[in-house]
Amino acid sequence: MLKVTLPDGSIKEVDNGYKVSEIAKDISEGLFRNSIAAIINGELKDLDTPITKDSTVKIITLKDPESPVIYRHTMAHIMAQAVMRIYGKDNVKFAIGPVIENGFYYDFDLGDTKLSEEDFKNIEEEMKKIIKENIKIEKSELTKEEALKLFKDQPYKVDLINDIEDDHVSVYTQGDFYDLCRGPHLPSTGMVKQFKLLSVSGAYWRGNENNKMLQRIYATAFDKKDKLDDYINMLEEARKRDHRKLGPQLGLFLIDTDVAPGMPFFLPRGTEVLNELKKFSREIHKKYRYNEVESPQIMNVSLWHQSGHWDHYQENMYFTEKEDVEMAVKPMNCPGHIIMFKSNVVSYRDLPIRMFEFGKVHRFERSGVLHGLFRVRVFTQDDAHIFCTKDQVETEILSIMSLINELYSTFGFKYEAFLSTMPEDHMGDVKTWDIATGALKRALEDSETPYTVNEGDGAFYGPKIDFIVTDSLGRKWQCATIQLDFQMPERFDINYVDNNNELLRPVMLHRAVFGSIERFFGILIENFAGAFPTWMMPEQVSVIAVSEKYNESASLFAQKLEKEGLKVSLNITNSTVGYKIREEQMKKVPYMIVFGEKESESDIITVRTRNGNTAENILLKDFIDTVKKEIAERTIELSY
RNA sequence: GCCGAUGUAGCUCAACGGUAGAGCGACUCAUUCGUAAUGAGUAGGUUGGGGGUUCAAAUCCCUUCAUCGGCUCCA
Repeated sequence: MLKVTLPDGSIKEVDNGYKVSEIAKDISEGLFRNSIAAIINGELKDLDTPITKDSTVKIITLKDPESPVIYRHTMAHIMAQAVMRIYGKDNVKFAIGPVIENGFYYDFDLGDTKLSEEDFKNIEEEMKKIIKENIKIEKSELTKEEALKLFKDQPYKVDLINDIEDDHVSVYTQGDFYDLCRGPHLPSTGMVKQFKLLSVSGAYWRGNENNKMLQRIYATAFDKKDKLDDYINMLEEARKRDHRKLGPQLGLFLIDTDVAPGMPFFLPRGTEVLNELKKFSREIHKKYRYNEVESPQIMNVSLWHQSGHWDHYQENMYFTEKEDVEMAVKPMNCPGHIIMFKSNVVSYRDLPIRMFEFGKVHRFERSGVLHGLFRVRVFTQDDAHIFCTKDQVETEILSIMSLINELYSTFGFKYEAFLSTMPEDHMGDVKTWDIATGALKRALEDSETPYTVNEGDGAFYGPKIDFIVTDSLGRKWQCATIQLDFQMPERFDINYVDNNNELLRPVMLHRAVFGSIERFFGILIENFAGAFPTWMMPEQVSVIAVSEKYNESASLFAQKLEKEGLKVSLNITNSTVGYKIREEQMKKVPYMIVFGEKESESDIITVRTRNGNTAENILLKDFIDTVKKEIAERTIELSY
């Protein structure tokens, strides 16, 4: 008899070979009906897995958090089966069909047949049929030899089987379809019904561009209709907030793809927002004792030879030449900062030196990857390089993390940290890496920042911490980064004089907080759907004249607000009050004041917010003070 | 770069081999309005660029530029 420990701690004795599904049935008929898989000794397994040793077992139902991985995987098979039925078994070569965040995909090689979204209806219909047929899904174990024979007409599967180290592989069969798969899967095809095909695209076999391009269908599935609806609504909401649409619509920026692909034009309103972001950033960097600098936009290629960019980054650089001198447009700011560091003898008393620059960098990106403000060919980094002694590293990192926290919390962003350690291909000795990585780790721990370690994911020149922010739709963005660099100080042979009059190599820290200001701006547009906190808005208060009779007094009123330092938009167009409110509302101006007879006679106003609230009988002075405070404190929510 | 889709007025879209249309926006006029759209009129286009097929091309073909979804998630 074998001992099976259940989640409630109870122990059940079963015979060798007793199936998990039978255990479920023993517990209750209801559990059995709802069960889809099990976690056996920490591993996700099928329901018909036999128990062969003492084990801990947890039965998984659709309610468990582990269930989407399972039913989406099964749904991927159902989709593959539908594609097979429609296009004919001999015309489809199956590649892989994994579960991904929020859904799954399957890659097919359909020869000359091109899939398009118009084919979705067909495939979805066939999938519904397969679900309705409620076909039993069965697992079988094969030797690799048997599997190779079974999949002899499926070259991608053969490729996969050859790569598997185990002697045995598993195959899941559902009616006329079988697939090489690790599992686990639902017991039958009818258990989960809510799915939707999302998009079709090309994808290289094994992600390698030298391999054949396959056709990939992205899709998702949920156990309940309302969950699927929620997800589709979220996609819809994200689509509505798309900064590429909102940006031009709100007059923030435009991208003229004929004139300069990947290089945004910032319109007056957008520039106003960028300037507020920069102003905020300057304030905070001043507080943390950084010194702002500016380095040239183009510099001699010899500098880039020395920095290593010529050898490692040339593909992404722009070049220009005059009087036989070849220059490169800077893709990074570090070499420029080093030139400034080297311009003087540096004493240990001068360290740490914190050089900060809104560095505008150009990087060539392949045309296929450009994406609004998120992936561009020119952008501004809030870049800084810190030159310090080894002993100062930890303190400096703590200070950077505190700065990051202060900046992100102003936008209401939550974030997580990732520590990347030494990669196989690295420079510098292991000991230096250990010290540096240790310093990063201690800083994370001392500041009680939760973090995940990405083993071997560091840059070849040093370990790093990346910060990922989560926006209001739950999407994640990598923004801030702190990198230790062992290479640049060597390459440029930079030194400082220590208290024994010896020349020592400083440590160089490379860090950015927004990352790219423009990209961060894009994230903010989507996060706030264009309705930024008041301090960032290009217009903070709209003054709307009730009719042309009040145009003049309304304009004087607006000037009064402007003198208080508020950004005011004056709307005295010849249209109804309702229409003018709508215009201001569409611009997402936080506060609107309708100016008419009442307002011209007293200092009592009615404040309307873009959220649709109206606050009546507000003393003008109180309104001004309140909004000024809201702006000064960079409050996220509106005051009324 | 590669695969697929797309490109028509400032914006959203229609016309799918036979004289390019609508709504919004812009402009003009009337209206003088109290918290999300007053009414009427006017202007606006070598249908992304180039080439071809045809009596005739926004529509079909070729080419080029750009945009969108992807090309990292490993049976």
